[in-house]
Parts: sequence; C-alpha cells; structure tokens
Amino acid sequence: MTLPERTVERLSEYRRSLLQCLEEGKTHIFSHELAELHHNTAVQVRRDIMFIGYTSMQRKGYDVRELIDVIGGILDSEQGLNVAVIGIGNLGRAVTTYFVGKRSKLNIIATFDVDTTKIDRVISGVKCYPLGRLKEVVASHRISIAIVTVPADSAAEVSAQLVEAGIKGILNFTTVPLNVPDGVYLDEYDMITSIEKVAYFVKISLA
Amino acid sequence: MTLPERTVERLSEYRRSLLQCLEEGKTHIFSHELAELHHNTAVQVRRDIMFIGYTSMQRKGYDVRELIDVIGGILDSEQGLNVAVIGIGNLGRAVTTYFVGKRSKLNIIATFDVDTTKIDRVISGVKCYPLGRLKEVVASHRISIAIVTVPADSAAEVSAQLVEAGIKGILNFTTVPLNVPDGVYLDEYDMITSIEKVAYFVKISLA
DNA sequence: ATGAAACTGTGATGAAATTAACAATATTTT
DNA sequence: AAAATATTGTTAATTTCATCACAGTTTCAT
Repeated sequence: MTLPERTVERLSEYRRSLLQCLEEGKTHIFSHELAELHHNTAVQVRRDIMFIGYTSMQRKGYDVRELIDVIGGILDSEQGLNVAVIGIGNLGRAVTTYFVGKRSKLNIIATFDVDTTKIDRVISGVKCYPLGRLKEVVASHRISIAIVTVPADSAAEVSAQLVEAGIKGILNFTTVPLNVPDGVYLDEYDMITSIEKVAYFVKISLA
Repeated sequence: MTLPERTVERLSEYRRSLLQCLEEGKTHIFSHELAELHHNTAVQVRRDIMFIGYTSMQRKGYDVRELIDVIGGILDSEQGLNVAVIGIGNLGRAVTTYFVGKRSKLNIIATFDVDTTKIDRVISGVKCYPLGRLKEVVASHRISIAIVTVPADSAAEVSAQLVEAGIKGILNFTTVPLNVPDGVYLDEYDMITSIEKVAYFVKISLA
C-alpha cells in the first residue's frame, strides 16, 4: 500500500499543524479547520485521512493526538532513520539548524564538507566529517538518507559517492539534476524554479 | 493563456539546462536529451514546448538559443521584477547567494532583518534594511516579490506587513503556512516535508 | 532516387488527482 | 422527541496531467 506522493506531503504538513494544536491544548480538529490551515479543501483532508484508514469521533472532529499517531505510523520508521547533510554552506547550516529540536524519527547524525576548516566543527550539535570519510561514516552510523547542499559543480560527483556508500534516499537542493540508479529514491528541489514560478504568476496577474 | 503550474516549473528547469548547453557550445538539443536530463519523457518535453508555441528545425532538435528566448518570453517580465529577501539567517543568505551571478530578469534588490547588527551590511552585494523600513523600500524600489526566510514565529506578522506593503508574490520558506488575500500569489516550500517524504519512500523501499 | 531511420507535433486515450454530491450519523434546538 | 444542523466517509463525476500511437518531415544510406 504505497501512498501517492502528494498525499505523503500533505500528511507531513497536517502532522506539523496537529503538533501545534496539541501544544495549544486543542484536542479535536475538524476537517475544514485543517483544510483552511493548509490552503486546501475539507474533502481533500478527509480523503487523505481516509487513505490512511483513520476514522474520527463522528461530529466531534478528529482526535488530534490519535491522528498524530496514525500519521506517524504511516510516515515514520519504527527505529527511525539516520540522515546526513552534505555540504555545510549557508544552506546546509540552515537545513541542519531547522532540524534541531524538531523531535522526530529522523536524526541528522553527521555533516560532511571538503573545507578542512569545517572538519570536526560541530554545527547545531552535529559533527562535521571530511567527505573522504563518507563511506566509512555512513556505514558505521547506518545513515540511509542524504541531503545534498553542495555547490552545483560538485553535485554529480557527490551523488555518485553517496550511491556508492549505500545511501537509499537523496534530497537534492543543488541546481543541477542528479542521476541515481533504481533503488535509490531521489527528490529534487530547486529554489530558482520556485522563484521563477512565483514571478511568472505575478507577471500574468499584473498583465 | 495561463500555463499549468507543472509546465511552468519544467520550463524553468529546461531553461537552466539549455543555458548550460549554450555554455558548452551545444547549439541544438533533442527532446529525448532534455527529457533524460530532467527525469521525464521526450513526449512530455515536446508537449511542454508545444504549449509555448515553439517549433523546432525538424530532425535537428531544438535550437538551444531560440528555445531559451522563447521560454524567456513566457516566464520573464519585459522590465524584470524586483525581489526582496526577508530574514537574513543562514537560509536567507543561501537564497541571496544562489541568485548572484545568475543573470536573470529577477533582481534581488534588498534584504530585510530585525537584527540591528545586520542592518546596512551588504550580503552578496545586496544591502540589508531594517524591517521597519519595509513599506518605504518596497515602494521606492518597486519590489513585487518577497522570499520569506524568517523564523517560524514571526512569519505570520511579516506576511501581513508584506501584503500591506503591496507585495504581489510571496515564496514562503518557513515551516508555517501563511495566509494572504486574493491577488497575492503564494507558494510555500517546506524542507521538513520534503525530507519526511524521502524518508517515507526509503522506509517502504526497505520494507 | 528510393528506402530506412530518426525526430517532431498532436489527436486520442488513459491514469491520477481533485471536487461534487450525498447518505449516514451525531448533536443541538425547539 | 422531532426537526434542524453540522460533520464525516465514500461513490461518482470531473478535471487535470501524462502517455500512447502515429502521421508527417527531414536526413542518411545505398
């Protein structure tokens, strides 16, 4: 039972809102409330939740804590997964810092860089290793996911090394598309594209 | 004639590959080459290009330079659009730096922050203003797009100020969804969601 | 020249995702 | 306790997006 990508994304987003609700002491939430928070429709929310087989107290809305747990059961791995950030420039630091405190089944275990002045420094509580030790550290720490925030011109090479090291999932933040073999999941995000998209829609709205 | 979002995204991506081709002296490119670079199919590429009404030299592939120009005609505004980055933490600096050198119709004109130690500093050639001067600077520099990279807890307030200042498009990188009135285009990107998605697909691939 | 090969452009088809519509159920009001 | 109201769960319809299939060109080989 493998969920559609978009549903996975929305579930992740719902969960963060739900955690927020929990902090605020809100114990139940209606589909239309969740929808409004996420710029989508109540039907969409209900369908997503139906997908994961959770059903609410009729007419009281969804139990926040229960729903968080059910989403966790879908998204999270039992034992958690270990993550590495490759490339500790501004973006790499931003990603690493974002994660700190977000209690989660995903643990950023290590960062890597080529810049020798960064080696052994600790960024947001995570130690920085030299890229040369990638394979060894990935193996010894059972790291299965890599976030790539290196400069564009070293992206391809780093990607090959990651695959070689046995990484199973890559999130690529560089501006060049990568190539990975089957069996390695790849997601790419490109800020420039996002900004150009915003610009396009602004352009046509002004026209 | 307003293009589908996905097509807009792909066009932006194609363009960057095409610019790369140009640098390498490649003057023509086949649909299947472009497809392979972007993990999609030749048909998809041809349809996207059909959408924008460009047609190639039969059997020689697309003329790289021409295609770049046609995509530019679709995506870019004649006069260019001005962009501000709000929040100069690691992520804000990363975004700003990414843009430098990318010759483009989008100009990052200003950055803003509350931290007084950052005010008047120049980051990647762009000056940092105090948030208090937002409205004034947006007006005087005709800034129409904002990239929001502030901490989650100030996101909502900043968003309101941006709308108030007359911003027409917002790219939100914070972990909280924003709310903007009709007429303001909003795109949100959430790293945590991306990573959780990668983790989900890694999880099920290992199961 | 004639036939084979390599691409593009696009109508038709299919799949995926979203939205509409509504029955079922619980709560509140009168 | 009946009627009105609010909400979910789900089937069906619709819309959006991606793929198939193939005709039409141009180039290349013979």
